[in-house]
Amino acid sequence: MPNIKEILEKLNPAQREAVESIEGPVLVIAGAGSGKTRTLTTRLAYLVSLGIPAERILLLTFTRKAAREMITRAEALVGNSCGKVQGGTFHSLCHYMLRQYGYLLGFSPNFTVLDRGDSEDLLNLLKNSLGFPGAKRHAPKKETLASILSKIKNQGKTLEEIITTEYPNFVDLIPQIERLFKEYELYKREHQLMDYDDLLINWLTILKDYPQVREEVGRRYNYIMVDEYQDTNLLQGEIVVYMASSHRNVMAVGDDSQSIYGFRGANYRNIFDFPKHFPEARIIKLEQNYRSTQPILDLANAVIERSKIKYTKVLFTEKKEGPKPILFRAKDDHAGSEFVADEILRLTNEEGVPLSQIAVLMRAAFHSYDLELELTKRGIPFVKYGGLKLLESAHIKDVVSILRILVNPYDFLSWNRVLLLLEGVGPRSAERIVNLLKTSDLESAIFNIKRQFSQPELQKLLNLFQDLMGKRLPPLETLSQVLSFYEPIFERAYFEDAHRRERDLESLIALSEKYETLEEFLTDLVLEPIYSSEVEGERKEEILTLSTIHSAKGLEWHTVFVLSVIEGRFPSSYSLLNPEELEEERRLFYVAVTRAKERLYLIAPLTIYVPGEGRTFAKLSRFLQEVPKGLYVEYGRQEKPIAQAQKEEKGASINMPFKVGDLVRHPRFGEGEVMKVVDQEKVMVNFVGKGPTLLHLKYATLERLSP
DNA sequence: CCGTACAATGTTTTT
DNA sequence: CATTGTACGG
Repeated sequence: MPNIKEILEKLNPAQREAVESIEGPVLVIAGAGSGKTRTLTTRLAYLVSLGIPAERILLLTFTRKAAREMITRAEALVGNSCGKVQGGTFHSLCHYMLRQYGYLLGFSPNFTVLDRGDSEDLLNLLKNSLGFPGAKRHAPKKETLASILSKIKNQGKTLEEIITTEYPNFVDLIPQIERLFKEYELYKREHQLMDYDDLLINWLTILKDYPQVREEVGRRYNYIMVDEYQDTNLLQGEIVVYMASSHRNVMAVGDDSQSIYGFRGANYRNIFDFPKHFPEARIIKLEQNYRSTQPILDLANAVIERSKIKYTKVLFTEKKEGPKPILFRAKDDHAGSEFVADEILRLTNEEGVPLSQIAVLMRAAFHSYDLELELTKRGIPFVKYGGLKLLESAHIKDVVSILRILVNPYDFLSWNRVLLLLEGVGPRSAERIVNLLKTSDLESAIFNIKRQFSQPELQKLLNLFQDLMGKRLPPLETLSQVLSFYEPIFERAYFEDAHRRERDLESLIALSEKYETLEEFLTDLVLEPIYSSEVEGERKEEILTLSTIHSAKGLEWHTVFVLSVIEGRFPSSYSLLNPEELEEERRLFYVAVTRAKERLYLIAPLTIYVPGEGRTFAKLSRFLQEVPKGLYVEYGRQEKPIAQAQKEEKGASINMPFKVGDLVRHPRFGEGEVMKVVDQEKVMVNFVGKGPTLLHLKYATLERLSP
């Protein structure tokens, strides 16, 4: 095993300073690819090698996976049992603490955590029972309500502020919304429920109101490290301050130019506030990039330079030269998919790049739909991170609701969902049954329901509960019993695409095997959500990654493809009205670009299909338009693999420069597609709006959009 | 009171 | 396009 001194010597001076500053607060500003993870893992190993018990170290990261990986890497460095280091997300930490201290606020240890969908369902339930008087049409949807509420909690704003600035059309409804939110809070408290925000708020409340808890926690965790600090919000920032208040041994690591979670209340200014809370904080900057080649970094720097906000550092590299980023203007999404698939095969077959070292990144999960079909067609295996999570599909939620009731019988939200699935039970009966459950203890309530309602499926459900409650079987066994009850319901409700959905149920079974208690299984499902392709892809060694940029945070690959680099998709059209959101899109693009080590491809379709408008032309993303052309190489639609075309260069035909399928622009008629090459001088072009038109190239000046 | 058939409706990013 | 609300028949 290497000795810790040797390990330290491999670090650059700034990294080493960060590792060795162990007492007192430290703020590390770490640029993309600057060895941040390496620094954190080395510091972990260093602390343990100094004899600090691993269980006294707390590592807060963005996903539990990231925490686990860092801990494993630290273990590989010093071999000591770093395994006992406490690591996870803010939400999982808060959950863990609340299971112990939640009683101070009246919560039992097995409270249920609501995911976003659950919160929305509950808001909807209350909205309907309160009856939004007056404007039924104009009442906010449950999604809107949930996001307003979350903003209030995470950004410390008032309902009035949010409504007047962001949802002025609901100004008249403020009193009703206020009332609804109060009901929502009350309902959760009465039924042992917490939503994501409550986890943070409730733990923070305990830290604030109970100095003895604060001290206990301070004794328990002597060293705190927080990764991705730019993506923490107000509440999380405060939690850090309180948890470190007794010893002040806290290191925050972040990069203001990579903050991409503003929409969820994250505020990169937390980084600048850190020295306010901890005036004695040492500030260390990591500016040398070890990840990307110079051309990739040049593009990244050019993109972020044009930002309105001045960021704290500029990246530099000593790394070798490499190919320039490639921009591919595809005819449409499908042509883009074919290009990506071709290139992936070329890279793996000819250049020997492992599939696991390639990623396709996108702004929104649906941008890769077409590509996914193409990859499946060609038998290229992939995992996709982002988009719908396992828990978010209806059939999984059904099953999970049954499991939740077993853990927390007061979870009437789940009761309600499950009851509505049953044959012969509608909203009305469900309400009456829930009322019975509310008024007496569980056993007699079930007894009463059985007497008053005769629906066979309901009887079966209650028998199942009586059978399983209190037995505490392993999750796998409980799940298989629940599934055999659920099967007829499943087939009735989802008979159309039962097959696809069945795979998810199998994934759920596979997941459950790893857990010893149902409680753990259920909370992990909410706190550490998993994508269905993750479970399936687990076995395969060599597998391509598809990911939203948000989910690609902190990761790197040899080759990166970025899809849909066009206006409206990236930047997203939702962000165009708000300069701050647009800035976030820019940072997001910066994050995407800086994931690549050697090769970067940017894909931009020339036309896209817009639901109501048909096929329309797409503009190249402003993030590329603003940047000097020399920073990337542009390729058009090619029949040949790119390497070959690179060599041949432009030996284009002189007579007829167009071919069928080319996209062209005419000064008067606008944009269109070449339908037919009539002869050496004439083409038929289908113009947007005008329709098919015959053009003489002698007279008409046609500009080609797809070279 | 339940279930179904149909229309409408709006589709980012995530713990 | 898939979910969510509404209208109506059983």
